[in-house]
Amino acid sequence: MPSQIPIGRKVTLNDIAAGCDVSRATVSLVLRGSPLVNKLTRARVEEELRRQGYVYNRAAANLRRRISTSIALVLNDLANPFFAEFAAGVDETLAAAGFVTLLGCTGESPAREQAVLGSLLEHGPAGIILSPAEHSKAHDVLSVVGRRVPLLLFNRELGGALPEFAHWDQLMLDNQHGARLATEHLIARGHRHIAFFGGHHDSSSCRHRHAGYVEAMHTAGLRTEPYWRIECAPTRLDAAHHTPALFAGALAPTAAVCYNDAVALGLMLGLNQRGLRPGRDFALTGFDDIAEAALGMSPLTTLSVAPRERGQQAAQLVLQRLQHPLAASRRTVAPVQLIVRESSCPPVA
Amino acid sequence: MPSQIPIGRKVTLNDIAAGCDVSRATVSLVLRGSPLVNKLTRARVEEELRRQGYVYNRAAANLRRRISTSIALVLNDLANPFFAEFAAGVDETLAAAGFVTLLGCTGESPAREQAVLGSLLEHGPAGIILSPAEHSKAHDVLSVVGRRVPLLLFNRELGGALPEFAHWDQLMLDNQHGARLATEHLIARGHRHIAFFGGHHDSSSCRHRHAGYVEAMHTAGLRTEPYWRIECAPTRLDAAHHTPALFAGALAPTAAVCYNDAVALGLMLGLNQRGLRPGRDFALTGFDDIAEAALGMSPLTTLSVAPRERGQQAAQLVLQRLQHPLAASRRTVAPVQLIVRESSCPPVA
DNA sequence: AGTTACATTTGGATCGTTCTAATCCGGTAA
DNA sequence: TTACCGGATTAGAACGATCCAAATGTAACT
Repeated sequence: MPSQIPIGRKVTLNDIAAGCDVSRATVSLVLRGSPLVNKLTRARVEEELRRQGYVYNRAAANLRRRISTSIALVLNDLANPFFAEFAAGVDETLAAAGFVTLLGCTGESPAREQAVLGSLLEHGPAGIILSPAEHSKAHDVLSVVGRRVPLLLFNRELGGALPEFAHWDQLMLDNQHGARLATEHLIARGHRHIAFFGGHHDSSSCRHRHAGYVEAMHTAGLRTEPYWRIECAPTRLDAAHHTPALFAGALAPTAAVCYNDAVALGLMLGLNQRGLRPGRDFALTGFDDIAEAALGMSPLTTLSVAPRERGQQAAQLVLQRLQHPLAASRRTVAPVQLIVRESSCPPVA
Repeated sequence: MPSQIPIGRKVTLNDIAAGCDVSRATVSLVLRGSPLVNKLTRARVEEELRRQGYVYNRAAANLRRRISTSIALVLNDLANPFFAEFAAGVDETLAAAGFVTLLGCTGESPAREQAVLGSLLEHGPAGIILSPAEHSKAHDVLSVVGRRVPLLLFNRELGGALPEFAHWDQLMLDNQHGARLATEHLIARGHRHIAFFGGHHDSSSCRHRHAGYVEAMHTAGLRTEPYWRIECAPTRLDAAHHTPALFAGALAPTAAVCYNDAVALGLMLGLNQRGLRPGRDFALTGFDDIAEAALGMSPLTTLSVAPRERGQQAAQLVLQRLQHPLAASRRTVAPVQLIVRESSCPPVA
C-alpha cells in the first residue's frame, strides 16, 4: 500500500527496474507501450509502477528527446473577459493535443513582456502565442524570442516591420470590416451623424476599426466631422467621463460606433447622466460581444468575435506550425459577426 | 551578428565554452553570477553568450538540481470572471517570485480534473493550486497527486475526508459570515420574510452561505420557511426561470439573499418579467461583486471577495509552503466585505 | 628551493529519461 | 557441430545543466 513507499525521494525508472529485476530500458519500453516487451514482464513492470506510485518525469524525457510539450501563452490581462475566454479556448485545445500551457501576463507593458517572454523561454516551450502589449516593437520581441521557436501573434500588430525570415504567424480579428458593418447598420437605420467613440489611435485595432467606420461613412456619401472622433481609454469609467465631449461640437451626432463593449457600456452610463436613454434617444454599437452586452438597460448591438473559438483556432495554428516548421508564414483574419440588439435604434424624429 | 549563428541546433553551454576557450563549468559559474570567476573571463564569456544568442535551459538545470520552478494552477473555468481574476493574481505573484504558471482547466468534471492533474504533474510542478470540480473526491485527488507535491485547495472543499498526513493547505472564502452579513443587512432594512435563492445544496459554498442566512434569521428571531429555499443552477438563465417559485408559497418573501451575483442578476430579470422592479418592489443581495454588479438596472448589493487579491494570497501560501514543507497544514479563511448598493431597498409599506 | 595560501579553473560524475547497438537464448537449418 | 534467426532484454552513451573535488597558476613567506 502507498504508506510503505519511502516519502523522501521521487520514484524513478531505476527504482522500478530494481523493484522487479529488469533493466531501466525495459521499464522505459513498457511506459511507452512498445510491442517489443514480453506480455509477462510488461504485467510485472506495470504492477510495480502502480505499487511504487511512479510519476513520469517529462522534463527528463524531453531533455533527452530534444522535444517540448509545452506552449507559452502571453497575454496582457487575464482579467479582461475577452482574453480569459481566449485563454480557455487555447488551453482546451492544447490539452487535448497533449500540450501544457505556460501562462504569462504582461499588463500592457512592453518591458514586462520582455521579462515574461524571457522567463517562459527558459522553460523551453515548443511555441508561443502572444497578444502583444500596446507599444511592443517587433525588433524587441525578436531579440528575446529569437528565430528558433515559432510565434503566433494574436489580436494586435507589432510596432516596426516583421522580420521576414522568422516564421511568425498571425491571427487577427476583422476589425475594419466589423466596424464597417456596425456603421452600415446604423446608416441603414437612418442615422446620418455618427461618431466614433473611444479607444486610442495608437492602438492598431482601434485604427482599423476607425478605418472601417470612415470607409462606411464615405461609401455612403456621409461626412465625418473631426470632433466626432473622441479618444479615451478603453474602460467603462473613462468612457463615461468623456461622454460630454460627444455633444461639444457644432453638430451633435445621433449615434456612435464605439471602440468596444466596455466603452459602449460606459457611454451608456454617461448618456444616462445627461438624461439620454441609450437605445431610445441615442443609438450605439459595441465590439466584442462580452457577456454583459446582452443584458443591461439596453441590450447592446455589437460584433461577436467568439473569443473562445479564437483561442482554439490559435492553438490549432501553432500546432500546425509545429508540424510544418518551414511552411510559409500565414496571416489569418477571423470573421466577426454583427449581433443586432436594442441599442441601435433609429434616430428620434 | 545573429545571422552568422547556425539555425539548426540550440546553443548550449558547450558551444559557449568552446567559443571562448573555457570549460563548461566556468560558463555555468558566469551564468549564475558566481564571484569566483575572474572579471576578464566573465566579460569574455558574457560577450560570447550574447554573440551566440544563448538561452538558458531551465529544464536541464532543474533536473540536475532536483528542484522545480513551476506551479500548477487548476481551475474549473477560466471564462468565469471570478476565476480569471484569481488566475491573474496568482500568475502575477508567482512571476514576481520567479515561478512560471502551468495552467489547466477542468470544466467542473472530476474525470477531467484527474486527467489534467496527471498531465501537469508529469511536468513536475513544485506545488499545485486547485479549485476542485464540483463532485471531486479527496481520495481521487490524493491518488493522482500523491503526497509528494504540496497542494493548496481554493474556494471549495473536497468530498470525503482530507488525508491528515498530506500537507494540504486551504484558502476559503468566508461564505457563511458573508451570507450572514447580507441577511442581517436586509433585516436591518426592515425585512422579515427573506428567502434564500439559487445554488445547489450539494455545493459546499452554497451550504455555507445558506447556513449563514439561517444563522442570521434565527439570531434575529425570524422564521425560515422551507419554500423560501429555491434551488437552481448558478446561472442567470436558470435563476430567471425559477423566479415564480419564490412566490408560490403561502407567505411571499419581500427580499432574497442570492447564492451569487449571477443568480441575483437572473432573479432581477425574472422579477422584471413579473412586473416587479428589483430594488424598489423587492430587495435582493448577491455574492462575489462581479463587474456587472455595480451596473445594471439596479446596482446590486453584494459581497466583495476580491478575487485578484485571493489569487495573490493563494500564490503566497504555496510559496510559503515550499519554504516550510513540513509545517502543519493551514486553513485560511479570507474575509468578505458587504458592498451596499441600491438593490437592497427597504420593504414596500 | 620548498611550502603555504589564495584565486581561478576544470574534469567527470550526476539528474531521469531515451536511443543505439549489442547481447542472450532457445530453436531450426545446414 | 556450427551458423543463423527472431524475440526479448540490456549496457552505456547521450541530452544540458550543476556540483564536487581536484588541479592549476601565481604570489608570498620561510
